[in-house]
Amino acid sequence: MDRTFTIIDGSAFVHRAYHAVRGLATAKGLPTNAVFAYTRMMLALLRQKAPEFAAVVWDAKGPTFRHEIYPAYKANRPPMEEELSVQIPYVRRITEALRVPAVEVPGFEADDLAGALGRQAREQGFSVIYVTGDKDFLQLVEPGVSIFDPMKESLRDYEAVKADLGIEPALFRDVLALWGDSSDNVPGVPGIGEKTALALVKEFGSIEGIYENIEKITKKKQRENLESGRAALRLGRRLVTIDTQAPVSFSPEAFRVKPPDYERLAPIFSELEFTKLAQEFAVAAPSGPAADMVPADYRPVTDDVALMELAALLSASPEFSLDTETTSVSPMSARLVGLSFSAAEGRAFYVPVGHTMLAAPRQPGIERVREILGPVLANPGIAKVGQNIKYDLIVLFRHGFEVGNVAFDTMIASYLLNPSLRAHSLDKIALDHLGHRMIAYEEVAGKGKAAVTFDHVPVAEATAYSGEDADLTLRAKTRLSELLSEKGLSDLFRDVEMPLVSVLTRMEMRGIRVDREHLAALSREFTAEMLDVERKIYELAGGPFNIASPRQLGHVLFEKLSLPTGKKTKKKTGYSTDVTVLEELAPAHELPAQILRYRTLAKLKSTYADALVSLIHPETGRVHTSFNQNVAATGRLSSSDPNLQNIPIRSPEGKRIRAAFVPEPGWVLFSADYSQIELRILAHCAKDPVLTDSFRKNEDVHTRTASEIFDLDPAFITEEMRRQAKSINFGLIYGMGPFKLSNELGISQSLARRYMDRYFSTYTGVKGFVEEAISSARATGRTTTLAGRIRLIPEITGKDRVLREAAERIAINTPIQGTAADFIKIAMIRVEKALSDRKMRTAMLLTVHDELVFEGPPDELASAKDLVRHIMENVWELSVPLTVNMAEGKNWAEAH
DNA sequence: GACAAGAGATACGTC
DNA sequence: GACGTATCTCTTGTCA
Repeated sequence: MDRTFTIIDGSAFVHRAYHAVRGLATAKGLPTNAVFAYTRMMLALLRQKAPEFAAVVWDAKGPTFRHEIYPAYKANRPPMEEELSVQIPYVRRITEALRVPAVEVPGFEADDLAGALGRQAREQGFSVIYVTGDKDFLQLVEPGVSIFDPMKESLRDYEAVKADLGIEPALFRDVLALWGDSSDNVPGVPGIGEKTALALVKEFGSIEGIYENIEKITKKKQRENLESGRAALRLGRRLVTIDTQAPVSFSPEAFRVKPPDYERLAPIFSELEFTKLAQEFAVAAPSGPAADMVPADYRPVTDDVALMELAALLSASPEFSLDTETTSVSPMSARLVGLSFSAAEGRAFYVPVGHTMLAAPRQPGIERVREILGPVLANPGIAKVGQNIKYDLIVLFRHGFEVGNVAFDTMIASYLLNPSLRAHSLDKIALDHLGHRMIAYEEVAGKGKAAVTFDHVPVAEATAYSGEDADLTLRAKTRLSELLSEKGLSDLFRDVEMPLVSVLTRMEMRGIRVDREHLAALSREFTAEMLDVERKIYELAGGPFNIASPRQLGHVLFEKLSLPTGKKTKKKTGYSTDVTVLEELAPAHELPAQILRYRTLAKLKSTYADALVSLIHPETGRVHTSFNQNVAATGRLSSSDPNLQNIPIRSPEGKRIRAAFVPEPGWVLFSADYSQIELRILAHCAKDPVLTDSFRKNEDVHTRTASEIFDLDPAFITEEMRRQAKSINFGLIYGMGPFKLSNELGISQSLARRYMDRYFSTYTGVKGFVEEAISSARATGRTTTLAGRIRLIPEITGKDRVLREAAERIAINTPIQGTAADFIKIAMIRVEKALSDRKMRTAMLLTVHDELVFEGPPDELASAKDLVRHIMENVWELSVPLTVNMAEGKNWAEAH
């Protein structure tokens, strides 16, 4: 195995840091700039590169051999400033506490010690990395020796340095000698700087080569200077040459890096007021076995034998948890870095496959992992447990693994138990259900600019982190499984949510094709009109301003133009400029209408046209949304990156966005949507005679509602009346009160209340349903859907009136919306199975709450549509029929 | 002391 | 009622 020795040029780094970073000091005035920068660099280095063998080299006080041969050496360098010298003891203490071996030898500079150690390490078969920003070190680079600049974070090996310099790195000492170094008082040749020195060495091979060919130097002055500087140059080269024979000796064991000494570091950091570091090291220190009963045993699996042992162990288990580590949060572009498994509490295995460290760790090749573990993963007899396992399934599939029997997702279990929670992360589950605080991802990979992708995390840390994930996932499964059955959620979990995971996995991987050119053309068109509208706006406003800034817009409308102010914004920070306000202002001034037009265009361009193009996957040429199964409190799915559930449809321009979604060439896109699914569910649950009758007769439900509340024959119902009735119907589903309804319809609150009263006097079943929904929620603290999904609403018995009334609306809305979600989920599972059983090529692409979108070859169209319709309409036995509308076309706009 | 990242506010697209 | 995303703007954190 290739071993690497890392040599850190401590002295140079501290000096550079001291001059680069200014102004840090403790409250007492102790300067800390250099020690802080040094500490950060060391921590970053230890975290990111995790060197197994390392040394920090330091300059010693006092003269060196260079002073002996050249008394003027470093003569014009001022003594170390006190501000820096007071920091040196801390630097040393921190280095000791980090337990990185330090080397210092009187009479020798850090460079020489580094060079001598590096030479010996090479001789013992090590690779060497010099961590330094000092260009002098370039002369030491050879095959197997690299330079890492911690400030630039650039690692250059022999080939890279040679390519950069254009000469053998070893010859760089000649360049340095020619160039000279004013800070060290190394003479050099007058008139020759970096460029010329390099060019000369490149041309003649060395200083000797230059003198052998001195007649070829055409520039007279340059030749004179070279000739007169010959003696100085010989001296200069001795000064700049790193002495690889310095008296130090390298042995691997003496330079093995040990884990940091937290107990020593924390107080030093506190003293220096490195608050964050002090905290970090206080909590990072091993805290003893108190928190967890089972001591954890997490092991890396780095060779074939261990891999086969793992396969045997997993094969003999009825279930195991798995987790993947990758380079990205997006499963369609993530590269697999490692896999972890746990089949027993407290025990986990980590299989590294894609770590790309400085010192490449030992890893079994991914092909071997596929061969040995692949069959275990695919084995349908073994239940697989995961946290957000859809992610792992996609990554694994893309890396050639199939996973059979996906039985338990802890994230989804947590969601079903309480769908209102914002987070269902493993960290939170472990904390809430097992009282275990997990290693944060940031602790292993860093954050912000210092963050690295997981492939740069050392295998040891990755094992601890990933092993914990697998272990805790399995432990959480045990607990969550009990809770699911206690709450009566096991059936929904096993029969709906878990089968849905695989369905969504397939849909996400397939993606949907979008017409890039079409979107680009739309974007250009929108831009052109925006420029035009923008010009008009500035004219009307009497000068330019940022139209996208509500604040600046408010200033223009209400102060500059003194238009009548409408409502305030929610946080009362200014006057609102939203659609309703601007629409109201439209008759008074031309500007508001132009603003609205501008906003429409800006929204379509940035949120849809441009964003969609940017999300086209480079390899598949399709857009792969994420369907989130653990977000919406009602049980609905949501979609993100991009959100394909809010693609415009209402406006003509919006439809043109929708038209960019197209099927495979030669195929057809078709969509199936439930007609009035929520009102039908309401009719069923409320056992409302009028509503039920309406649906059984297949009437236009909104016209019927209008006819009921306005007490008119349906023949006399106008478009406007129907629109109002529709708002009431929807308002009801959304649990809208008279206030919201009056806003929606633009009528007074009292009129809105009258409408609602009329509604309830006709739809008595609905009235009873609303009352019952609220009272049973009050009694149980939750609402329930037909498939048994629950949502906790403890606020319904709370004191806060606003919260309580909100909870009442939830109690009305969620059983309806949630039941609709149950239905579409069940339909999706059945449709997917039916298509696959029949080996059809037609594929489900999207789900938009009450709609499913498919693409398929034309010859399958008729049978696919029949199949989908039959499944959707028969998904649940209701007292009213469920009906599905279908449409097809060459894009999503047509398929509607 | 400049720049970047994060957070809150506002607005708006869908069902 | 349920979502997700873009932009602005202010605050906080980070880096040289």
